[in-house]
Amino acid sequence: MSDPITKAISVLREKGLRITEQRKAILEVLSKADSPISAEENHAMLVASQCDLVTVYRSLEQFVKAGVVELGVRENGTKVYCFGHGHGHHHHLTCRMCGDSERVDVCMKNELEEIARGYGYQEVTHVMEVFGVCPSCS
Amino acid sequence: MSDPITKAISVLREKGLRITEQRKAILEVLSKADSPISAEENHAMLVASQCDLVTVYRSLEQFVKAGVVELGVRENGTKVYCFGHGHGHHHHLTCRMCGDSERVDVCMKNELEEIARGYGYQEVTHVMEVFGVCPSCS
DNA sequence: CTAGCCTGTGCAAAGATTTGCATCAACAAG
DNA sequence: CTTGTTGATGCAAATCTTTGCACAGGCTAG
Ligand SMILES: [Mn+2]
Ligand SMILES: [Mn+2]
Ligand SMILES: [Zn+2]
Ligand SMILES: [Zn+2]
Repeated sequence: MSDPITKAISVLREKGLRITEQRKAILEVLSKADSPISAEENHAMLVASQCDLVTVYRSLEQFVKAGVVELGVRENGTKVYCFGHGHGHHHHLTCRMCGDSERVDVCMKNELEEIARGYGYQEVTHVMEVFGVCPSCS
Repeated sequence: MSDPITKAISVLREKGLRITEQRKAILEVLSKADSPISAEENHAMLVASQCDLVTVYRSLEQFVKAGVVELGVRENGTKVYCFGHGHGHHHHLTCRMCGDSERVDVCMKNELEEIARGYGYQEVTHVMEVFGVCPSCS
């Protein structure tokens, strides 16, 4: 029940999204990764599940919209995905050499929404990523 | 002298980069834009200067590395570029409908570097972008 | 369980961005 | 001004990501 996949599936169902073999496989891969991964990387790790790369791109996008998966960005712009692991919205500190990453919980959500409201903006979201070179790669 | 293009050019020279007609044209376009623009958009605004799109991509990347241009990201992952306008590092609040943007000076640079150092990371950088729907587009 | 609706999928094509390589030209030295 | 070095450019191709469309299959109603 607290298994991230099971939880994700029930949320997807609640939101009216369909549960397919492909989506289950994609979530499976995501749950095994220990750092955020890209759509291509996810697809490469799908073993028997032969699922089209396009489907991986589209499914991950859906998962983010449904709030069951968190979206990040690599320094080169590549989008990466990971489970929220119960914490929901968060950020990452990613090594630009090896891709390893640490969770960063500091966030300016409130200040940013305040500023945005000041300019009359609505439906405010934000993306933040921190990059560096990890101890192993130094 | 305080003209952003002139200033950019002298910095590029200092850093050993060459000043070409193409680069001057790209900077020119950048100085006229009132929001951050992508490489493709920059290329589309180059008028007589017939310069290859690849050159725009590569030049903008160089400008960022040299610190004369600031890099941002749109919500869909597209990289966008703008002059620092004398303020250096900063962020943007961008309308996801029309692309208009406001400058955001709030920044967690110090906290983030502190956290990163805590994990033993070096050469720390970060990207942050805020998105919403502007008053005109609501 | 079955039928039907409508989302999700695969394939193909378009679009965006990066990379490789031969040639060109900025600029420093003489 | 002439020359040589080396970074910058353009073209072509590879790579990555999105989009269009017809068909397949999950899910709900009966
Ligand atoms: Mn945040
Ligand atoms: Mn900042
Ligand atoms: Zn590393
Ligand atoms: Zn707008």
